[in-house]
Formats: sequence, structure tokens, C-alpha cells
Amino acid sequence: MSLVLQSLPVIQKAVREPACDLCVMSADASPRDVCVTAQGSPSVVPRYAVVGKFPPSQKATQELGDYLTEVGLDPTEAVFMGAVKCRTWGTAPNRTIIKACKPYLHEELALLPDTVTHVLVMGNEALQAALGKSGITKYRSQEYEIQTFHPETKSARTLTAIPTIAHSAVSRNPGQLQGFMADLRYFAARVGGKEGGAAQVAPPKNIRYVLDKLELRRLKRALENADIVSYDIESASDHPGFLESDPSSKIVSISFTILSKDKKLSAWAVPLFHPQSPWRRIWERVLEFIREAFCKVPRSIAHNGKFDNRWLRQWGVERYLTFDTMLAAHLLNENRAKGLKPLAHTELGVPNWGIDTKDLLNVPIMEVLEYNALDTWYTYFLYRKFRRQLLEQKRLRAIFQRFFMPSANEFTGIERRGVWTDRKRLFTRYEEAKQKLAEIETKLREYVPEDHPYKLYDRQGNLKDDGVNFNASNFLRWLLFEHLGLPVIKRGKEKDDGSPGAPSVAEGVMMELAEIHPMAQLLIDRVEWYKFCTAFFAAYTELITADDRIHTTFKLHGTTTGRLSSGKENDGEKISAKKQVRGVNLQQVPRNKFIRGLFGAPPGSYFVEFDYSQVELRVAAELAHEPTMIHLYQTGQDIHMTMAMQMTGKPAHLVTKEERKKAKSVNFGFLYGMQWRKYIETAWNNYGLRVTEEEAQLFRKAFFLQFPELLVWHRKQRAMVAKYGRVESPLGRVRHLPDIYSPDREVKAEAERQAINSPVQSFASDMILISLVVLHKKFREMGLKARSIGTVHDALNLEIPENEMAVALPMIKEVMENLPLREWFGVELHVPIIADCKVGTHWGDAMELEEHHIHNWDPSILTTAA
DNA sequence: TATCCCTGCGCG
DNA sequence: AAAGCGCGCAGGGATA
Repeated sequence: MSLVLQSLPVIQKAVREPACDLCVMSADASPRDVCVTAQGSPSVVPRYAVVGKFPPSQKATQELGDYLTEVGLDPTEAVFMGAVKCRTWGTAPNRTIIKACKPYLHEELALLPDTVTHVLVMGNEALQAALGKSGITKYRSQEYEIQTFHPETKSARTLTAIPTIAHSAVSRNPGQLQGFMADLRYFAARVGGKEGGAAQVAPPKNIRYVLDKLELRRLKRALENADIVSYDIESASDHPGFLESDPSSKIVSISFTILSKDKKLSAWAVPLFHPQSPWRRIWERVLEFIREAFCKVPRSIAHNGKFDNRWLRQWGVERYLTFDTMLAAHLLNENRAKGLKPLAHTELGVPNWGIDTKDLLNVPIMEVLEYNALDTWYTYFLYRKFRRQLLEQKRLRAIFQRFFMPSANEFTGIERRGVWTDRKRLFTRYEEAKQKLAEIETKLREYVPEDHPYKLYDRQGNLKDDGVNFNASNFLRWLLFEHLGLPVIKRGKEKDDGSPGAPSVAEGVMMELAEIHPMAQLLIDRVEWYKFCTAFFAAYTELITADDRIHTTFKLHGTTTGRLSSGKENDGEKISAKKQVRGVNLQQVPRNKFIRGLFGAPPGSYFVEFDYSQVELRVAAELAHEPTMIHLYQTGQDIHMTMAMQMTGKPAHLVTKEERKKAKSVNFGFLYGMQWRKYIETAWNNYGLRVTEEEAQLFRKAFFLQFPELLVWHRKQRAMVAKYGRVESPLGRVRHLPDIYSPDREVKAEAERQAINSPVQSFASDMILISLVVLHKKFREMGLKARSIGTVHDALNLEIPENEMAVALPMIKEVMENLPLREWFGVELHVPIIADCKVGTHWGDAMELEEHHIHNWDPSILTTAA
């Protein structure tokens, strides 16, 4: 269908200013393209409006019209407007331009006929112009009001705006399509006049508010007769990280949606510590009253239930979670937004029912309870939908049941347990680090001139601060490249306006500058100590709990491949205006004794690390059926060492650990599609090694000559993703790569490399999750107190009592090297899988055990070796 | 003051 | 023409 657009005469007459010179755009445009106002189909009564970046062009509108048609909207019933009214080529609209043009748009909006009540706002520029907000990914998918008032016609209007991303962004990155279409469907339903959008699920007819003893007893009976319970807590804490063990932490309310054994559905909300709660003083007893009935319900559902379970466990409620809707959503589509609200929106068509959860204690109790109950209500309906989808996909279902949900439950314990931290070392070493940093900065200051253009003055003109900042600041760039006149070796990203990026002050650049100026080496050292102080010691000292342990949150939904991410509970959480809540990522603890030596096991136990040796290379060898690699592994050889020998030209016994580690990054680089140019950079940055272009090309060629099947496998993955738009790991984890259909070659090539990497990374990380759940079961069966305390991608960290070591070590090795892959997934490996073991009182001092020491544990080997 | 984007670097 | 993958945290600078 072709769409013919014309300017709407009423709006054009009132708004258009052909001589507009409020910004630079008009100078670039031909006269007829200056100040192009609202367009629509003549002789059709418009029913909705669309705001984009520019006035609609025929081609762009046609494309958009197809999307609109797909969700049931008639594009001829639309009024199209631009945030910027001039049609130009070459000039990108910045904030100043959008601001200048904004009044025109609001005049247009004020003049829209009454048949138009909803506005689709597409892209960040339109968002800025229509709503005065910036950050489309944050504001999309929700409803906002636009108040318009036209001074001449004296007409006031309230329009409902629904922002989404620009459809041009969708064409470039097809990965965005799903969320975009959900937004359009939602918009279409609202234009259609349906209250609550395209809601497929109605809210509960009534919510049972448990405010007295009678209702509490009824709730208990309902739980006793329940087949399924969906649950959710609201919590509050003075501790900014919301750690449940903080003395100030309380459960504000708890809610349930219950499906009884005779299939009746009901929603319940129980106020607990809320200030207006009738149970406030005895809330813990109320929880205890329903504890057993709640824990015995056969099936339990929650959205990110690991969080709720940690808090409930703090007050003695041990509820095993059988179905987590967030994790199911992630497994079914790793790319989508996983919050309850966005999922209810895209999957059930339910509009946001949110309240500001930051200040729950000051929200009226009934609002909190309703909100809390709706959370469980919609969680229940998400469960029904996702359960059906998982039942249809056997392999995903196996993953979900065999180890995804079990490991989620295991991480409840791991996060609560935390990792033991040597308090004494922590605080003394922090002081040492600060001292070291101060020494470096003293030396650096010798190169700072008395006069420099970065001094800061207060209002009285007194010197406030010396403006010296050795971080990657404008001051540092001035000092190095203007004052000292050192050469600019590399620049950052080009600016939007085409001007060159700022000179890079990264380590690789400093390594080159170190040959001509002594300051560069000092800066390299400073960066390291600064990072130690701020990102590690500051966070550790702040977050260590009274029992000498540091806790992190592991997200099972944190990555696209199935790896875990580790860090703070909520991204972007803040204490105050300036200060972020600190988080600890226990997967990025620096690999040196100074910092890894802070963590360990308390007296009476050992810190034990089992890691899969070269696991990604082994998996790649398996997936590629690479005969040389497989042979090397079957004969017990080390591919990283082979590469290290090639790079250094040293024989095996002279290659250092550090050199081998660096060769590793080169192997992974080539394995996953790195080109020779990037290899030159890698060799220099990681290795301090100068490689010529010829050498780089030779090395890469040699790598693939040695392992020729890898290239065949690369081709196979590229063909696979081109055909299906997705790839799968051997266990059936799916990585959707819609960007493979992008017209942008760079975007497409990126998707191809991801298609190569993903199955490998997925499989390797799933091996650790499987280890975790099998081991946990073994520990329980064998009555051991040994426990996992965390994972680091291909490694499992444990805390094992001294008297269990002899039994635990060989058992763990046996389990990890012989996972039930055939029994659970029908997968058979040809490459041997090896788990290496390190033991120590502290992580940093842990010693690698020889195979016979694993089978014949003797604590004295730790001391005799030292 | 709050937010966004970028740089830089810690880990696998 | 050019292209390793996967993360989280601290900080600077621009902008409204």
C-alpha cells in the first residue's frame, strides 16, 4: 500500500514559518524544506499522531507505515510530525537545534483535531522535543501526558504520549524489533480506546487484605490447600545495598497469589513492618504463623525469587523456588528486558502498575499492599505463559529443570554465605595501598607547573583547589600533550560533530610514552593503585559484614551467553546525589596476592578453588571437531603453552606463568575471529611485545594452519546464524542474533563473531552451573559441611572444613570431570575435561595440588612447599 | 543536581 | 575498510 502525504493546511497556515532562522538547520535546507509542518493523508480523519526526528520523508514513512499496519493501525489515519522541522542532509540535530524547534511542535500538537488523543513518540530527539526528557531507553513503553496550550486559539489539550525507539534504529539493529513491536501493539491498543492497553489479563476482582486474625487464619488455610503459590515481598533498609542481614532491614509486606487444589485463584496481601500495619510490632510472628503452610505448597513461583528467598531465609522461612519467571524469560529470550513490569507489558499487555518503591515506608499502606499483590498476580500469569513455552521446547526445559532453577536456589545460599575476608589484612593493606598511591602522586606533582589553566577559584577569587587530577581528565591531557608536548599516539571516539576524539591516556599509549618521558611510567603505576584503592579496597571495607564476610549478587540472567554476572543488587542504585551504592564483583578480584590474599576461609576451613583447565578451547575443539586440538588434549598437552613458546621463542621450561597467561588471550583472540591488526595491539598492550604487520599476519596464518578445522567451523556458524538468526549451544541454550540481518556490514559481522563465540561460552559456563548443583546434592547426601561460595566463569570456589578435605577433594574432581551430560542432555564429549585444584587458607596463597595430593590429602604439603 | 555517554581497567 | 567474546565499577565531562 502506498501512502500519500500532504501538509495539513490548518496547521501549516498557523505554524509554518518559511523564513525561520532560529537555528543553523534552515541555512542548510532548500526553501521548500524549511519548517515542514504536520503531514497526513488528505480527506481522512486522523486518529493518532506520530513524532519522529525529522518531517516524514516518503521512504521513511512507507517503512513506518508497514510497521503500523502490522499492529492493526491504519497509517492513513496518522498525523506525522518531526521534532526538527527542516529537512536537511548532513546536519545532525543537537540539543540546541531541538530546543529551538520545540515551540513549533507544541503549536502543532495544540492544533491537532480532537479525534487525536495519542501520540507515538519515536526516538530520543522526538522525546526531547515532545516531553522534554532525554534517554529513550529509560522512558520508552510508558504513558506520559503532554499539556499543550495554543496562545492564539486559547485551546488547551492533554495528549497521551507513548515513547518508543526510532524505527530507523530498528532497521539498523534488528535485535530491537521485538521490543519495538510490543510498544507499537501497546500504542495501537490505546488508540483503539481500550483502557489498560491490550491487556490479556485483568487485575484480580478483589484482593484479600490480611488485616486481622480471622483473615490471617484464612490465608493459612488457603496456603495449606494450595497447589501453586506465587509470592513477593517488599522490603526496606537503611543500608544502601539492601543487605537482608543489616539490623535495619525489615520486610514491609508479603503477598501471594494462590491457586487452590480445586483451581480457584486468589490474591492476598499481608502488611508486615509497614508503619500503618496492624502487625508492625509482631510482624515476625505473623510470618512464622504462615511459614510452614507456605513452605509446603508444592509449586512456588516468583519473579527474581532469589532476592525474596534471601530475605525470607533471614527470618527463618526456607522456601524452595520451583519456577522463577525472570529466569524463564531469560532462557526463552536472552535479549529482552527482564523486569516484571516490562514483561507484563510485552507478554500480557498490562500497563505499569508501579509505585515509587524507593520510599515504601512513606507510601500509604493500601497502595503498598495493592502493588505488592498485583506483582504476584501478574507473575502468576507470566508463569502460565512461560511454562507453556518451556514445555514446547524440550532442551530449554531440560536446562531449566536440571540445573537452572536448582542453581538459582543454590545461589540464595551462596549470596547469604558470602566469602570470608581477612579483616586485619584488609585494613592494613588498604592503608598500604593509599600510602603507595600518595607516594606516586607526590612524584607526579614534580612535573606539574606552578601555573596551569585548571586552577579553580571560589567566588571571592581565592584559590579553591589546585585542579590537579591525574585521572583521565582534561587536566592530564593538557599536562601531557600541551604542556609537555608529548606526541598524541591514539585518540578516542570521534565526536558527533565530526571533530577528533580526545587524546587517549590508556596504558598502551603510556607504555610508548614511557620511552620518552618518566612521567608515563608513574601514571601507569598510579592507575593500578588508584583502581585498587577505589574499586576494590574502598568497596570491600565498606561492605564487609560483622561476621567478616563480603557478599555479592550473582545474576543468572546477567549475560546473553548464560554466564553469570556479579555485582550490586540493582544497577545504578544511589546513596545520595553523587554517590553510587558500592557493589562488589567477585569475578573481577585482581589476580595478585595483595588483593586475592584478602579472601579465604575462616580458621578451621580451607579455601578451595576448582577450575576447568582451558575449558573454552576444549569446548571449541569439540564443537569444531578439530582433530589436532583434540589430539593435543587427549595426549595431555597445553595449547596456551604452545602459543607462549611461539611468541617468546623460549623453550617450555623458561616460559613464565605470566607469559602463558598472555598467550591465552591471543589464542582466544584468533579463535573468536580477531584480525592481525588487533593482534598487534593485543601483543603490545598485554605483552609489551612489538609485532610487525608481517609477523602478525604470519602468526594468525600459523594459528589456523595448525588448527584448520576451526575455519570450517567458523563458516558453519556463520551459515547457521544467517539461516536461522540464532545459534544453539550443545545443551540447547539459544543465542538470538537478529543483528545478522542488519544491512550494516559491521553490525552483521559482529553478529557472526558472536555466533562463533556464544555456543562455546554458553557450554563452558553451564558446566560450572551443573557442577554446582550436582556437588550441592552430594554435600547434602554425604552430610558434609563443605559449601560453594562463588563461581568465576570456569571456576568454582568452595569453603571446606579441614576434616572433610580428604573426602571432598577427590569427590569434587570426580564430579566436575564427569558431569551427567549424556544422562541429562544426550551429549557425549571426545575431549577430556580436566578440573585443576588449588587449596589455601587464603585465595591469594592457594597452592595448586598435584593429582596424587588431591587423592591423598595431607595438609602438611601446604607448609612444606612454602 | 541528575543523567547520559565515554574512557579506562579489573576478571574470565 | 575493518571486525575477538562476555561482563561491572569508578570517574570525567557535557548538558539541562
